[in-house]
Amino acid sequence: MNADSIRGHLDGLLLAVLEDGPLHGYGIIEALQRRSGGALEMPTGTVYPALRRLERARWIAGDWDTVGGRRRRTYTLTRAGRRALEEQRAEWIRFSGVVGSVLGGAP
Amino acid sequence: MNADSIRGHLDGLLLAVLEDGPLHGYGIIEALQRRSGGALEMPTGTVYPALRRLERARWIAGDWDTVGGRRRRTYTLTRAGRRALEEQRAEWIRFSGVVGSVLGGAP
DNA sequence: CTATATAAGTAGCCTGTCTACATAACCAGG
DNA sequence: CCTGGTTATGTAGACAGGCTACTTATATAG
Repeated sequence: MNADSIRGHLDGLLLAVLEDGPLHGYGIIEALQRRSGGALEMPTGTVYPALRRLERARWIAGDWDTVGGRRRRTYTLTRAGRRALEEQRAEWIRFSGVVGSVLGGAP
Repeated sequence: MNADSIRGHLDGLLLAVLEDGPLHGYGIIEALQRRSGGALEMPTGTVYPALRRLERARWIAGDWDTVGGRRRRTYTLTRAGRRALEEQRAEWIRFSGVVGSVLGGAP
């Protein structure tokens, strides 16, 4: 999975894993990996800045808590984030339809 | 169609329209628009540099000719380009499968 | 002659992703 | 005890591709 291909689609993926319930950054990375069957191994340098971006956009809300002596920032999907996720899904349907049809191969 | 979403997928689209036969830049832009039902309106500042990139990669070969007094650079898919296109198609299948499954919404 | 269509191109910006690193606490094995 | 692995968060800087906004040129329609 090359780096550029994910570009512009990461936000939707992050929102999607948070739909199942609040999760912290590290957990999100693991969830992405699990849900993609190992295909998605997002580096922390990609995910953490992206989460802050989503937080700034008010699509997710972050809270610090401590579990077993370790600090975690747990993110929760906001109402706006839920709406954004739906929009991302719709956008993905459009996008994949267009690319799929132009790329063709299978008619 | 946002700007980033296309990123990393443009090469495949360009190669795909050239699969039907040689075409020049302007014609490629029109073909993309036609084949996407109007969804893809690629600016020249995106397409022309991309074509030169593909040419440098030897995936397409460009030739100047003149039609009706206007100079055109007509691009033809090379053998390597054909292989690259197949790879792009396979990559797209993988990528869209992963994103689709993680993004979910529809199980 | 003016506007539109055809045709190709460039300079410079923007921004999201990656690499590589730093930090820190916990735990298991030797 | 201390080494290495896991959990956990983060940053700085590089990179690259697509975009905006332009330029140039010819043909054709009005």
